[in-house]
Amino acid sequence: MTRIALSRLPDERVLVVEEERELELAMADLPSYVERREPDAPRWVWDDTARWYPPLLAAGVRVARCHDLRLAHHLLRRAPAADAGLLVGEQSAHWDRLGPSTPSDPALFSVDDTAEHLRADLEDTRQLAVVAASTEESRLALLLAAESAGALVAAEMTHAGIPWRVDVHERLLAELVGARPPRGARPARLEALVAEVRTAFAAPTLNPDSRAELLSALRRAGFEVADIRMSTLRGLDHPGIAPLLRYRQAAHLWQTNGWSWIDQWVSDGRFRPSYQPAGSTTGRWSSNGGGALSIPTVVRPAAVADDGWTFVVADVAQLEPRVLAGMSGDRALARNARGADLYQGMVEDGAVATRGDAKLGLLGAMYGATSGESGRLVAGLTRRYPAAFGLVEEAARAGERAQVVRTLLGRGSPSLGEAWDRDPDDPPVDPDSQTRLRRAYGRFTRNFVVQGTGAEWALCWIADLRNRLWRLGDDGPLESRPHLVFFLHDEVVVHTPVGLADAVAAATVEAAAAAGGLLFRDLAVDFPLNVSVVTSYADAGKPT
DNA sequence: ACTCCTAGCGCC
DNA sequence: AGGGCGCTAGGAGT
Repeated sequence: MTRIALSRLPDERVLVVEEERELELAMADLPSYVERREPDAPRWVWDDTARWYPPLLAAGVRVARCHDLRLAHHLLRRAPAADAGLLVGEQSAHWDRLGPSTPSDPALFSVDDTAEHLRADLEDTRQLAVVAASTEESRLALLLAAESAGALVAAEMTHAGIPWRVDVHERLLAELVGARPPRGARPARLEALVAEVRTAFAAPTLNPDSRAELLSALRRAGFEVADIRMSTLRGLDHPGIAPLLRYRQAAHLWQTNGWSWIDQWVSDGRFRPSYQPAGSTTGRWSSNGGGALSIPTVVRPAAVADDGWTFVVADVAQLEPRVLAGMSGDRALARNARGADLYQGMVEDGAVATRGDAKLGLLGAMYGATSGESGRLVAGLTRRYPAAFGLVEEAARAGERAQVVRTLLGRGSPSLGEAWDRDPDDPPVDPDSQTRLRRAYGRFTRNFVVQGTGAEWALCWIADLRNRLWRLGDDGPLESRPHLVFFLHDEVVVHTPVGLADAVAAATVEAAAAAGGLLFRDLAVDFPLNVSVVTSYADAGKPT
């Protein structure tokens, strides 16, 4: 396979290295060069997809595959199956320190000038050697390819944006918090609620956003509460509580997804958040701009497909339990996972009495519940599903021994020290908190193996889906074809011309099957999807 | 003025 | 007394 490494040179020039051949280009000529080479489907090797790909997309150039050196470097340094020593070499210290670039500041790594001009070909050679020398060559290679494909998806989604109707969003805001106020003022409906709360608590200047003021107002009213969480307040019998709860809910919406959010993140009818692939240590994505991964359900009606287009929304039913079945090779759980509802499958198999018990027990096992109903169910289910429950139990034990764990494809967990990044100068912790720390790390490693492998499945899914969508479209730039506009751990949204919706829906299902086959070759586990074809994201059906 | 942290809530 | 994130305001500290 052809690999073409791109490095930035001073003066807006690019160094192109392909096997032994070197070539220099002006940055401005890069899109046409890439477009010309793309029919050979080379793997473009670059330091950071978020830096190289957006200008190509802006020029109408889409690439089939890449290798993101920054993501791969980070991954290989922690992968238990890789010898990170082989990464050491010229400029390698810079690669260690690379942080993610951001759309607002794509050219700056805030390291130094050398980091601006790292030699991609040198690092690529080292990374290839690490993978080739590892004990898990094929799994690591798959993981790196999936990670890089995810980075392409992220850049493409930011480029395309989520179709967003500002008029719909503003209508919702008007209903929920009142008309748009002048800068610095509260919307009318919120102000009215504040007045109600102040009257009820006989506190004319009470700031309901202040925890301290609220606590003392509650104390004066005779309520000794430890916190002001809505769940705590809900139980209090006082006329000020209802308006306070309404205020808190509406104010939160106004502050996080109100007009200033629209002003900052929505333009030309598109919400363009910034995604950070592998932004979380488990390999899940994060989003450091726009809060894309927590779009509140109440504003989702504003996500509306263009005229003549529609959304295909697909989410995986019970991703993590299915992943656990696959990676542990638990035949009983895999058998129960064969239908559309894994929890129901457990009920029908006689493992638990109700679907609710199945869910509570399984989630408890993956999160490390120790007490209560959930803890009790875990004990019973362990006998029924020894391989699956044994796997998470073993991961927890490893964590409690301060050992790192790994996902199916080989992503390593951060060490206890990294995960809790304690300052080495801190005084040594007493034995009790030492134990608590180990237990907490054990719960983290327990969840890491499942959440991380789930993230790997999801990466394989969107990588495969991305390619299927591309083949469905007619000639034209990315945004004139069916394309991904949103990805959220176990869910995707595709924006597509109406006429292709059925084909897109089929593609999401085929891609899910392909992902399952890639990860769990020997043990077939079903990954059924809930697929909806909807005009608005809010209308997508999402049972559990 | 600025940074950093926490509480609380949103998403999975 | 169950894991992972981001965002906001308040509050403490510099």
